[in-house]
Amino acid sequence: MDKAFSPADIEPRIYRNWEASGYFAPSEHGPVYSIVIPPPNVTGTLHMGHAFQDTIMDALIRYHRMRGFDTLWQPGTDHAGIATQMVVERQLNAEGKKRVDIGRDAFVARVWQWKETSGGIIKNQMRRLGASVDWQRDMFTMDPALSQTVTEVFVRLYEQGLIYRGKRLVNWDPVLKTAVSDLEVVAEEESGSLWHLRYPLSDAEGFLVVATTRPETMLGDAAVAVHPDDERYRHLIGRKVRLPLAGRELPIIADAYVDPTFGSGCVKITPAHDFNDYEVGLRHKLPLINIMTLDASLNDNVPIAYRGLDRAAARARIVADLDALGLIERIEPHKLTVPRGDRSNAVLEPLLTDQWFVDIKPLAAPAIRAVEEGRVRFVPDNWSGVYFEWMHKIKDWCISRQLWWGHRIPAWYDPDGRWYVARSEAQARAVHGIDAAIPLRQDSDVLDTWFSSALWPFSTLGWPERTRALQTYYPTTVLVTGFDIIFFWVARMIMMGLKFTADVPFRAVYIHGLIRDQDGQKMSKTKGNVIDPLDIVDGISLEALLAKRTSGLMQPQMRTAIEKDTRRQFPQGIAAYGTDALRLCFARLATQSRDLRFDMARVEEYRNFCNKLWNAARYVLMNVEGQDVQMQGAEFSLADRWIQSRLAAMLARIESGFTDYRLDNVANALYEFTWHEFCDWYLELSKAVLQSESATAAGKLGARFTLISTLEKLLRALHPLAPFITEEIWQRVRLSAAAPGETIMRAAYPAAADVQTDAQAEPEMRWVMDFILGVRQIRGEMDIAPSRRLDVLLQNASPKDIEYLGRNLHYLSRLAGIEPPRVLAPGHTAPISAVALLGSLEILVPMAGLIEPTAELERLAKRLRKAELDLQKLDAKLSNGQFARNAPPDIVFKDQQRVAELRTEIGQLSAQTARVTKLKDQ
RNA sequence: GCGCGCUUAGCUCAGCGGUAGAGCAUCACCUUGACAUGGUGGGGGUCAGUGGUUCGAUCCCACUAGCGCGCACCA
Repeated sequence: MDKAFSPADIEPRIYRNWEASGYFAPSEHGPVYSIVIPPPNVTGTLHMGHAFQDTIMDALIRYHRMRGFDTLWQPGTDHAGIATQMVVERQLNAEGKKRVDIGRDAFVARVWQWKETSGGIIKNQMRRLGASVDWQRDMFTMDPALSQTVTEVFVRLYEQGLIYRGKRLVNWDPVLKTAVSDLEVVAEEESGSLWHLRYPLSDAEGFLVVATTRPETMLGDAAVAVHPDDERYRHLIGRKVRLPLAGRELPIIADAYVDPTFGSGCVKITPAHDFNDYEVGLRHKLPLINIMTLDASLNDNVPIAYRGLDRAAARARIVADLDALGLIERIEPHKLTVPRGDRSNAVLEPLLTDQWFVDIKPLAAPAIRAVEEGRVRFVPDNWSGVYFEWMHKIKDWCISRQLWWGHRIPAWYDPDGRWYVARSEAQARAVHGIDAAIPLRQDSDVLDTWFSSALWPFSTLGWPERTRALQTYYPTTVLVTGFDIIFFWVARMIMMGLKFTADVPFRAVYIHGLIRDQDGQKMSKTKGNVIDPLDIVDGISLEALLAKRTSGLMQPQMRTAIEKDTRRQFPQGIAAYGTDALRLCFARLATQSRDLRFDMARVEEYRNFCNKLWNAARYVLMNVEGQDVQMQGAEFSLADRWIQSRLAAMLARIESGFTDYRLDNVANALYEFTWHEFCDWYLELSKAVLQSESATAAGKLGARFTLISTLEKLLRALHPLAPFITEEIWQRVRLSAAAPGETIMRAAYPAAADVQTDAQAEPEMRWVMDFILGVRQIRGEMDIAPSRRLDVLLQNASPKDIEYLGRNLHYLSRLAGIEPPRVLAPGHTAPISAVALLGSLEILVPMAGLIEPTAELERLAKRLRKAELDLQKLDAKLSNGQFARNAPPDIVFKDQQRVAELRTEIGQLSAQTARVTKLKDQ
């Protein structure tokens, strides 16, 4: 084995072998454990969030696979309607072409082509990350089978009256020229103005003042509303005002929606361009006057002077004209929330259009119940609150999009505009008896991408067919996703799953946090702070990283800042850390926090960890290779029994970590055991046996057996988080360890219950360790060279101390660097020494020629201060009668014991201080 | 406005009724035969603030402050 671990040489080779060997496929026996992947955008690339999420899922899958579950990790990609269409459209624009120029069919063909060329990128990234998905079952949301499922669901919902079509006010994106759902609207506070306009009364002198943030919509006004109880205006209700510029008459109506304390207490009502006004309009049967075109210019429903102006120009013109007529009372600065499209960032326009909707309430009710009854469990649980809040006030879902890329809506129109929803044109004709001579035209809209996503857990498993996969792996065990798509995706999957399979789509939803950069910023292309996970795996130079981050910027002015930041954060670029280090780092990051700060120092920490493991394996192999290592005839030492016991403790921690979806705890348990127990202690202790002339062959065999078997179990325990290095080492140790099987992937996960905990070894080992630590502390603080062997005296030794000492001299000698200690008889005066306390035992290191009395006095004073402080606190506690009366007896007992210990310690330290002081004064 | 988080060592974060933890950073020593991507030892915290519950609060409750997020918004 090389002296240092180098991941680049082994990872791709190992993955190819796994995949070729078919290890990722479900075993088809044992209890079921299944996960469907949240499908990434087929034409996208994996970002840190994906890599994080994939690590979690892969760890869960590998763990359960090793524990004998029939595991399916269902992979796939999403067609991502708007996002993908925008990408291809931009490509076209770069060639000087436009979507409309080449036409729908050519455009869609082009998107498919782009999907073919770029679709492989993400899958290769997943392979590099070690994702053990069942590639044989790879799916795409627009595969023929899945598209058919989408149609089937649409038709069934329509037939049951749960999908309807109608002219409604929707959020319209005038740049993308499509409707979007409420969820795709981001509301941001911006500075604007509040215009106070004068609307003259029709039948009298004077006017009403209305305030508006959008004066251009006045041409679509249908009324002016006041509060029914507003004394100022009560007499005007039912009368009329004349709409300036247009000249129409508007009724003055009363509606409780109006807040009499805001502005003048009069509101212009524009039902076709405002959601609240739309509701008011419905209540008062007001006309819907649509004044805008699909690109948000004024249409022919406005006076000729304003036609064709876009909304900004129209606003300027209307304000100027009103001003000229003296109809502007005042303009004041005003903060308002502006709705923008989450993709285009364009200001959205509430616009009356024909759209398809899902009547969502009937679907929401059972979905709410499923979570209430615990059939779907959110982890952490507080996210169920977020879910309920949204579900209880859910509004109908606008599912039609005026795009070209996506699932076409299965509705056909006859020349009279009647529509027929069916699985195909032929079925539409057959069912509705439409003659072949009558032309039918399919609806040109496509469905919201999230419509097909909502079906993902069952569409990928073959629904509506009752396939074996569907019957076996549905409901899936757990959904792993981020909180940002609870509404978009999680809720809708629950609704659709319950509707079409009569069961929940998953039993648990594990909601993880969002990966942010080291400054806590959300990672985005615009900010130029994204990191490609593979650049951490393979490394990247500063130049290449800069080029990546600054190419194709939407906002070129950001370039300088991005460059500066990148140079600051990664002055040397990024080193190649390997997949395992990255994955371990992700696991450790997976706390329940909602914001997870990614820090390269953490990856480095785990790169070092991998190297540590690698070298531990080298040491183990060095000692077992060429040896006949078996349990028979072996004699197990204290250290051997102790490390087994610690292994059992670690495995128990891991088991609860997986049960609780706390991979951070899993990672920590593995790290602490591997580094601080196996390497720091056990390997060193084993040297005391293996490198000793006097150790017995049986003892050496025990150490060798323990080394190899512990390492082998540790590798299996680590495998779900660090698949590559564990496989690589495992292949090298499996023969010596007599491990069955040909891959660690399919080896059994070590169970805590199968490893011996040892109630005797633990305290004795604790004594050995504390002894060693005591001597080392004196060494460290007194600057005694490690090479200098020490003579040590023991005072006040109990029979137990003597017993332990007798059994463990070899450990003490090796790890503390001492000669066999001399046990002083009671009352025997010791030479002046530095002291370490182990319970009541005093470990004495004679100072002569080694230790400065002043230094030792400082050391003693420090210990004494600490002990006295602790004692003081405990004394106060124990002398409080309430404590003794109310606290549980075991706590009181523990504290009393501690007090006794502290008293002894203080006595010893004081006596020692006196002795050293005396020496110093001589 | 309603709701939800967060505030613990210089940094990033665990912990959560009974003596404050990790990694990194820092200081000192160490080219020891697995590993300098290392070893050994040390220093470093009134657990945001105030009040309450309790024998006991970093942990539970209330309020306050700061930061962040979600939802809904008065034209």
